Amino acid sequence: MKKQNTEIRQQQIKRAVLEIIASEGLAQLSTRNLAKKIGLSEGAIFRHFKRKQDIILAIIQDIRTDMLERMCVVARQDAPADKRLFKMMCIQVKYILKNEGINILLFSEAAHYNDSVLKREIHDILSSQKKIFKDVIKSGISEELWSDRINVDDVVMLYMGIPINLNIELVLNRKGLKTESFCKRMFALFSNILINQ
Amino acid sequence: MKKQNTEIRQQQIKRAVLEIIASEGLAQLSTRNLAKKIGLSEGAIFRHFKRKQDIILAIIQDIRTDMLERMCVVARQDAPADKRLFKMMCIQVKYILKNEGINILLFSEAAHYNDSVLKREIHDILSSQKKIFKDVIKSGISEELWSDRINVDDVVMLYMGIPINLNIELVLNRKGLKTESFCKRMFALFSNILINQ
DNA sequence: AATATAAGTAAGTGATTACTTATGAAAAAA
DNA sequence: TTTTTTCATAAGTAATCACTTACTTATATT
Repeated sequence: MKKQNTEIRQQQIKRAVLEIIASEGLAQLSTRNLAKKIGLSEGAIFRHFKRKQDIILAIIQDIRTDMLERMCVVARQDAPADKRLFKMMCIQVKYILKNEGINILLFSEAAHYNDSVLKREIHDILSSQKKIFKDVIKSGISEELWSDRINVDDVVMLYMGIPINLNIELVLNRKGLKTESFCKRMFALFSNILINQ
Repeated sequence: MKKQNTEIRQQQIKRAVLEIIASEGLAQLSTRNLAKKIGLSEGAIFRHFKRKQDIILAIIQDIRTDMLERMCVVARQDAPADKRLFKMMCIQVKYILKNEGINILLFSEAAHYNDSVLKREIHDILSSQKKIFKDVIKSGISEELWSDRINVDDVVMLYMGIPINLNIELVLNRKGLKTESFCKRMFALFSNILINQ
């Protein structure tokens, strides 16, 4: 195998991890299987990541930059809150569908190993999402788009069920999910709640 | 170890499994650790369950009888739909809190081993829950308690996020959950949705 | 009391796990 | 060109996994 520097190898390893999880399941994510997938020796993996868990943590960091930060950018845009909320929902739903429930699988990994570091990371991501949505909803209330009688915390909790539900149904091999209309339907439903509270 | 018949041992084994999952995590659920917890030899486990997976499947069956069937009984009671809905939510939330997110942990097990039988079982339980709620909401619409403009499927999906969220937050060691008021708050929020759609 | 059966154990099985060590070779720096 | 550093590998490591085997013992039935 031709030599490559650590950065390139780290990218390859992370990509291979996601492929294995999506196609074979978490239990098949052994360092042996991982090395085989890339075409490297098993030992080489440990040159680029000190521990197997560090690969998972690096992937979680990628979720932060690929999904959370993009949602954050939209949340700060100069546009009406309802437009921003819709865009944020789209980013999240598209990311989940593109990555086939990868974040809930990472949750499963955290639950499986009862790993407090991993649990904390997942918890932080969920909290960040909540905070972003909370701010946009508050902003929509000041813009007088939505009722000022709504309990923002309750509504955000209700909202969070949508992506989590989607993740779980993807993992459980749900058929017949109309991906195209999903975002619009959920946004319409959620708008009603925000207006009519 | 004194001899006991299979029924008693099966109960002991199932209880020990739940204790290990709750206190040590799924990864510590080895047949060795399980036997040690009960005070039996490892081989004795396999006299009472053919495979380790069969223990998990038996526990899922218990979830059905302990939670789903009780919800079903309430759903069929002769009472206004809103009263029934509230009682069902309470049964579910109490069960989740009492069993510390056990069903989402079983979901994690299914996801981890990519086990189609287990996945199917979890999916069936979620589907059954949805069906029960759907019927009660429809009943509430005929009783003219709630708006007939609501899309029942969407609302049920939104509802399902509540228990799933609760499960996940329990696994991720959320602090400061006001368990007492949780049910009432969520029911109030959900009632508004059903009335104002 | 003799016998059959169910429930128990100790000590394995091979497979797999994450990770290490010793060694060598390619690439980069001197 | 020589030296140094980085990356790769083959071949380990001890630990753990679900599960089995061979055998023993308690209990229920005849």
